[in-house]
Amino acid sequence: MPEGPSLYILREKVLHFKDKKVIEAKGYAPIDMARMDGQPIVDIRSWGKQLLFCFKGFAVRVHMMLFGSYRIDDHAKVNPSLSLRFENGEVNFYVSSIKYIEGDLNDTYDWRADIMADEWSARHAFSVLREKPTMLACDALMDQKIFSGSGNIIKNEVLYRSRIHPESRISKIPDTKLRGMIRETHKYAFDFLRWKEAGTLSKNWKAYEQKTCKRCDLPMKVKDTGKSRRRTYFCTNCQIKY
DNA sequence: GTGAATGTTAACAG
DNA sequence: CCTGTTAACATTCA
Repeated sequence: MPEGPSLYILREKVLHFKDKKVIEAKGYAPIDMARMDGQPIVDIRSWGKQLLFCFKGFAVRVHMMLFGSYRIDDHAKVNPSLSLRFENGEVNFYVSSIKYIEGDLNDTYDWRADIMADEWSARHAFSVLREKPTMLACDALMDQKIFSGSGNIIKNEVLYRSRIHPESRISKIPDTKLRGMIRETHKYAFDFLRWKEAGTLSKNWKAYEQKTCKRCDLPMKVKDTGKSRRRTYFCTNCQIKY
């Protein structure tokens, strides 16, 4: 379900479990749950679409994939893949991929790539993209190593808003245009956050799931584009193919 | 009932 | 070894 901005919201909702000890950890995820019992959460972070409960020397990574969901101080009918209970409440994750990350998180994650992070670096994204000339724009915006936290909605909206055809080759996109796309990704991610909190996210879609172009009124094209083969809505009239 | 959905990875084929 | 395809994960909604 979630793209980066939704994880940003989730992190804030569970942040009051920071510095609390895990009273009980359970769930069907194939990891050693007992390892967390009695351990205090030293920090709660997010990187892209992943939520990270940090313990001393290791972290638990929660990824909700496509069908995942969560409940705080509440539970759903189905079994959780991970359930953490604290003195001040509990959190349950469903249909989520759960993994331990060993050691220093900085060895695993490049925070510059996280579109929601303070460390986000547009300059870094630009230099990485320039090293990938054959990549298509639609694949770049789905690449978690370059735009961590960007998903199919963000991809669609950013391409439309920056007027770039999804199947444009990165090498053919001029510098100013490519910088504009990177800037728009960061900007739209925070618009997404604001609209998601206000419950108006879908109302503000300009491309995703749209039948006609809001600029020229021509029908939007729908195609599973690029290596990622995810659904892309675009206007062949308003989005330039480089 | 069917199909698609804000996603990723392991296993397999060539 | 590298690249591409498929299945799997297990739920909700239209």
